[in-house]
Amino acid sequence: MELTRRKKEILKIVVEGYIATAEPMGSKAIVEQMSGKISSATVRNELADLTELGYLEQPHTSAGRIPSPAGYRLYVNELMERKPLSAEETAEINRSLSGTMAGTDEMISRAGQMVSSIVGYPTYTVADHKSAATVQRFELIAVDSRSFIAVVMLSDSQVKSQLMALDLPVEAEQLPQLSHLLNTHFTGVGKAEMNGHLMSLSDQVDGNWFLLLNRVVEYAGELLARSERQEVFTNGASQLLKFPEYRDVDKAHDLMSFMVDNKENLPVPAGDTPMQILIGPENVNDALKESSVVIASYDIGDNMRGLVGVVGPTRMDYATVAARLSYFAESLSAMFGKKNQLPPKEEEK
Amino acid sequence: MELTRRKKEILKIVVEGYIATAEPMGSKAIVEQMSGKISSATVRNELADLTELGYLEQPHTSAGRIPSPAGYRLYVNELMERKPLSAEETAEINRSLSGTMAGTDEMISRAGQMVSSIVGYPTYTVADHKSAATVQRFELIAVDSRSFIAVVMLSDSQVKSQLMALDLPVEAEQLPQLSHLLNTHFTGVGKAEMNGHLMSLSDQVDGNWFLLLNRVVEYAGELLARSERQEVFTNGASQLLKFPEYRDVDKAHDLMSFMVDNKENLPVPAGDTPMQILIGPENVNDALKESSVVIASYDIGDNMRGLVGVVGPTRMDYATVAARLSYFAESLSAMFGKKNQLPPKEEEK
DNA sequence: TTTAGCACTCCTTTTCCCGGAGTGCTAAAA
DNA sequence: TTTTAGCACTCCGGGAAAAGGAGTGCTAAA
Repeated sequence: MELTRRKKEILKIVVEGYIATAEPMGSKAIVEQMSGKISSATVRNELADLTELGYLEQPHTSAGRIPSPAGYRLYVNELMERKPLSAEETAEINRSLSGTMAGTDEMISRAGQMVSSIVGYPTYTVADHKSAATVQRFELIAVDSRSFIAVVMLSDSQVKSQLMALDLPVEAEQLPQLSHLLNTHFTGVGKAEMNGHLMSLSDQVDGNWFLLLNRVVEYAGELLARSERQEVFTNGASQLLKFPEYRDVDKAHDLMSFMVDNKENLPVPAGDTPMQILIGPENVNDALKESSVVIASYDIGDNMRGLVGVVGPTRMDYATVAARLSYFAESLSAMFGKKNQLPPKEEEK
Repeated sequence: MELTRRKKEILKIVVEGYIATAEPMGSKAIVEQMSGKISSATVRNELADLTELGYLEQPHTSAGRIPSPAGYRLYVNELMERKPLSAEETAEINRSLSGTMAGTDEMISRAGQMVSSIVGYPTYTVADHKSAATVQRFELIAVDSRSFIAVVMLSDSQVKSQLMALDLPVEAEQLPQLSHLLNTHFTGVGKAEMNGHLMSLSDQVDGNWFLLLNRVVEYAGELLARSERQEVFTNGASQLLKFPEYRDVDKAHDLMSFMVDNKENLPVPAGDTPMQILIGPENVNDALKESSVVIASYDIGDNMRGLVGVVGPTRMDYATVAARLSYFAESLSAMFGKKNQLPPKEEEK
């Protein structure tokens, strides 16, 4: 049964009022919001209906109403109007994004910081690999007689490198041969198979060479492991303390340490939805049952998807957060698109 | 005037008792700790003396005593016995340190996480460069006709690399010449002078080459800037909420957001002291006036020093923290020593 | 110099009371 | 049938008062 227009209007006022003040809304305050078109008694009747339908709750008999999770859900699905960004806000976001030309993973975690400071809630970020990474290319650069640089380019276009010191001398002329060996045997190969390939080489090459290969392959393996691990970064957890729902230090502590120690269990959207909102008990995880999460995803190259999640009380300001977050996601998609893909068609003509 | 042996004993008991329970200590509880060698009235007289001397304070007339900052200071300087690590603890530290072979900066920030989880207080970490970094070596690696990898080795042995996509085609054969150009003009040079050198090259080289050089030099400049910036990482701020002194959410929020937003102002030890303890009002910064900080430093190669700081209430468990922290610092020094220096003498003989 | 005894202080917790905001229901009005 | 006014009732929150208790400082004796 569809709600009447008036019921929806009242529900919206309750939700937005409660979001703004964290105080239950009474019939009188609602009448004010409706500029007196209607009496408080009528509103009380409507409130009773909405409560019975499960959209509102009463902390106790003689208090006003607050939204139930179902109420928030209806609000988010139908009633909410995304609050547009002010000119200053878009300017600030654009400025903060344009500043750096850092590596992908740093970029991602920094984006989380920005979102957090703009929306005023804690956030978390993940880089989600659609398929397993492999090494695309190895390169070895001589430094001195006892050390060299290993450069590893991954299939997702990330480049990592490390200085490697050795116990045994290596001649610079050998390095090209070694890197050729690496490139023929260990590119396009998953982390799991690397060890096998390495073993099969063990009797074909000189012992010293083998040690060196082993070192580089181990490094590559660790890089692959790290990129599969989908590291989660959290930001601005302390912002939770601003909200009255976390004045109870234990609640705050529970949620904050969950966000830090159990990062991996923070929700990740199911399908390809650009934005997902999880309200209170909709969260699978117990620690989040009294909180809400808004998650947006954006594209990083072809093979990766970035995620930004915003965590807050169920009383979160969905209208503001959703708008900011999708603006962010779009901007980030655009940025990474420009950065990683070939330049646009103007060159093709 | 030196305190009597008995006064010191009592002071020690008060400090340790208050550290353990966060409750003021009364004369009766002290007598228990001293296994009844002495009556509570005597203890009361001693307490009155210690209070007059400024080592103890009384929250109110009819409460027990708590240590004043001066009391903590005396305790830390003379009375404290570092609480030795258990076998499990050393094992845990060793295990967690040996696990990864990550890059220097990641290593450092991870060390902070470990310390935080072991001592149970928030921590922060800094990598302190004794002198300004320069680029030691450039290397360019061709990828395809429109992109290449820039590898930059810094004077502190860090190696960084990034994939660079171009709007203009580059032939693989040109890259060695370009990197030669970079190596002759931009190594051993501070960030500030780089731009000048670049300008002086602007009319000597082809426009396309110049663009490319510009790109790489800019990247190097950013790396240098980043390593000079002395980035501070904080960990485990939420642990503060465990302590009764931060049950007042506003206090907790103040300190936590200070640790996150004003990281740069966290204390850094003055000279070359291996460990420094700052108690309450000894901290310059207002936000820390009611907290204490323990900072240890360790060596990373010749030119860098790492710092780990532990932040907590003045009632911090100095004996435990100091012991854990110096064990950590020694282990880290050893690790970085092994990693970056030439292998030990066994090869020289 | 130490100790027992005791009056006193002042915090903390509990209890009690009261005002007020808000409700639900009833009956009249539209 | 829907809206509105009126009213009794509920229950939270805050403040005052009371009870309880831990710990002190002081005095006088050991």
